[in-house]
Amino acid sequence: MPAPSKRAVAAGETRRVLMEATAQIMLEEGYAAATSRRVAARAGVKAPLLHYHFPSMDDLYLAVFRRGTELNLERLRAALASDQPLQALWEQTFDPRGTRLLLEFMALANHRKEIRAELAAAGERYRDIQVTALTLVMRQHGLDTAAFPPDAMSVLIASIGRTLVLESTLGIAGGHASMLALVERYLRRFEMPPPAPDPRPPADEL
Amino acid sequence: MPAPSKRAVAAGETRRVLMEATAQIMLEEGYAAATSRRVAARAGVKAPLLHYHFPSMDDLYLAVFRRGTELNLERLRAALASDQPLQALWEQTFDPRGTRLLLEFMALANHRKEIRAELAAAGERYRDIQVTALTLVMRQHGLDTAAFPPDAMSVLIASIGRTLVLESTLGIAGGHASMLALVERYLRRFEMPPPAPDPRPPADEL
DNA sequence: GTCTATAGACGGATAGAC
DNA sequence: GTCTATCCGTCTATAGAC
Repeated sequence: MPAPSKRAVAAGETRRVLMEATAQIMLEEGYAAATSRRVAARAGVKAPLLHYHFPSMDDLYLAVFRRGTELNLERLRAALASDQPLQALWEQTFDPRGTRLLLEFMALANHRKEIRAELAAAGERYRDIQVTALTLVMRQHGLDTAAFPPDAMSVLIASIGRTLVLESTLGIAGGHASMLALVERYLRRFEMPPPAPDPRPPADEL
Repeated sequence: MPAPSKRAVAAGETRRVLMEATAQIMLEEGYAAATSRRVAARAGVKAPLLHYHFPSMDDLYLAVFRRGTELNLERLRAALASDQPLQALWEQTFDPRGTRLLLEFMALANHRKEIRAELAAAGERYRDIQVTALTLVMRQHGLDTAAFPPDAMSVLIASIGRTLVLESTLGIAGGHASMLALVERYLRRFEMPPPAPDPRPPADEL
């Protein structure tokens, strides 16, 4: 394999920086603020260069989403292969960055069919993997997978994680402590945890 | 009380039409599409008239949100006062229109502090009312409110409802049928018969 | 690959007539 | 209350030099 040329390296680097800037702006100010000019400025380049790498803004958004999906799938597989799959799965689901980005992409998907299709495909793949792993874990613990189907449990975990993250971003806290305690009770019941790492980041002041 | 003048009637009517158009466009194409020109066109008026009634676009967005919140709170109170409070609560939570609008407002709140504060306040009020009602219902059915705190149950119901609606909007369906069946099983269990005096060891299995 | 310059569309908002 | 006309800003995207 020939070493990539300097140009190719620079191209890859610029692309990466542009994608990172986009995600960051989306998180801080919403997708509507991730304009070509502002993304370029944050990435330290001029706007036309952005269009050189990503002909349209949709191309950029899609690239950002795909990259994020890849990383998340890798993390998911690692989590499910760990010795505390449920705990690891929960921590990933409860991750603020991913959830908030997802919110932005869902809003974007509202008027961009291509992005919606991408979101749907990623969501289904994600769920499939979780269901496979959950089925295994639940059987190992002798849980009734007929009464509590693993696919429903996957929906449930995702639901709770997203809600807690999104609401606390807004500043809603009612019921969160109780809900979290309940989740942790079940995690502990199904999996004895190591020294509890604190999964809760401060989560305010966007 | 004096009859409102024709002007006042017309003013109220125009405001209403503008707010409806805004909500409709938000639902169909996302908040970014709800621009002054497009909202005015859909409402059948010219753009400057919009600014007469709502000096800034934020004023309009806030008015739309407040109106929606009022209607939802009325619906919630009616639901909780019905003879099937859990069922009614679930149906409202599972309502697509409200949930999708909420998504748009959450995205909007990402870069508008005023809207975020409004969302947070409405969310907390909403939850408080639910918790009060849930506490009552659960006690009537002899459920263990220490093991399953009503405020956590409120978070849980909202979480599941929102996820099912948002995911199916995107076209994600995996696990939804199972999740829905599970929810309905619990609704039926808690709301079928009136309080039975014999104490049974219920539902410690999730 | 990266830049300057600029075209062309659309946005929020105001002035002022009716 | 509602309109026409208009200012001025920002946006996406392209042309063409380096």
